[in-house]
Amino acid sequence: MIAMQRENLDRNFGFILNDVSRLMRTNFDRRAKSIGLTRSQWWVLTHLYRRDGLVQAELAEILEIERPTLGRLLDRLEAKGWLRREPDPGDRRVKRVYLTDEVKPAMKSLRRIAADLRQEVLEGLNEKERERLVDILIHLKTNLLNLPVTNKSKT
Amino acid sequence: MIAMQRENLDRNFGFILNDVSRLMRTNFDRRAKSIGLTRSQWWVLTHLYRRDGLVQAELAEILEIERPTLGRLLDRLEAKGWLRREPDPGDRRVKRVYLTDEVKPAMKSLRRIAADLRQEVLEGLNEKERERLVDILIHLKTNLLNLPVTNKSKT
DNA sequence: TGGCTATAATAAGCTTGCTTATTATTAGCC
DNA sequence: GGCTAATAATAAGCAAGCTTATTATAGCCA
Repeated sequence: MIAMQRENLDRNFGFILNDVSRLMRTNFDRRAKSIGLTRSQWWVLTHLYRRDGLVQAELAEILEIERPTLGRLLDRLEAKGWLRREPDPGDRRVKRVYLTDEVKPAMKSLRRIAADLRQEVLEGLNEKERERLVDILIHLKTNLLNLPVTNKSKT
Repeated sequence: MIAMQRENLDRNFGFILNDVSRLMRTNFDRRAKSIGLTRSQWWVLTHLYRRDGLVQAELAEILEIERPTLGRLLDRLEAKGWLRREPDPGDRRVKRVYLTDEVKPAMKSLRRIAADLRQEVLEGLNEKERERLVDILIHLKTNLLNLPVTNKSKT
C-alpha cells in the first residue's frame, strides 16, 4: 500500500490531456496553413460570426483568454484583413470588432477542417461515449474554474 | 435534419479540451512559481529523474516534443542550476543531460503539487471513471498519432 | 466640479510550442 | 580513403498563452 512511488508516467492524466490538446492544435494548424489562419484565430472569427461588433473586453471574456492575448490575435487578424477595429461612438476607451466580407468562404473551409479532424480524433467512440466525454470535460473545467488559486486578481 | 448550422460552441470538444489543458497548466504554474519551475520544466526533470544521463535527442523523443523546444527548456534549466549538459565521450555531436543534487527536494514539492491538482480537477469522478477517462484519452492520442498529416518530415 | 477609482486597450517581457535552416560530426558506401 | 548522406544540437523567427505595468477615458461621490 501507499506505494505510488513508481507511478506510471504514461498514464499521467494531465500530460496525456496536454498531448491530445497539443496534437489537435498542431494538426489543425497544419491543415489550415494554406488558408493563412490558425486554430486560435479561427475560434475568434467563429465567435464574431455569431456576434459581430463586440467590444474587445467582451470578446476576451467569451473566449476565456486574457485581454492582451486577444489584443495580439486581433492585431494579426486585422493586419491580414479578416476584421477591423472601430472606435465606439459612446465610449472612447472602447473598440468594437467587425468581420470583413472576405471572411465567409474561409470560415466554411475551416469549419470543414474542424469537423473532419474532430471525427478522425473521436473515431472509435460511439455517439453516447462522445457526449459522455464532453460532459466529463465540462465537469473538469468547472472544477478548475472553482479552484481558489485560479481566480486571478480580484482586486 | 442535417441541421448543425448552429452547433453548440460551448460543447465543442476540441476547445473544451484545450480549456481544461490550459487551465491545468496555468494553475500548476501559479502554484509552482515560488519554486521557480514551470510544469514543462518539471516534466523534463521527472523523466531525467528516472533515467539520468540521457542524450538530448532521446529525451525529446520520450517527451514527444521537438528537439529545439527541448533545447531551450534545457537552456533555462541549466542556467538555473537544475541540470548540466556534458559532452559524450564517444560521439562529439552528442550532449548528455544530468540532474544536479539541488533537484530532489524541489521534485518532491512539485510531485505534491501535481498530485493535489490532479485530485482537485478529477473531484467528482470515481476511480473507475478516472481510469476510463485516461483510456479514452490514450485512444484519442493514438488516433492522432496515426493521422497521416501528423507525420512531420519523414525525409 | 474636482478628484479618486474603475475600466478598455495596449505595451513589454517571459515561456513553450512549432518550423526551417545551419553547423559540426559521424557513418556508410564505392 | 574520401565523398555523400544522416544525425545531434542550435539558431532564428513566429504564434499564442500568461503576467505586470501604462495610458486614456469614464464614472462616481463628496
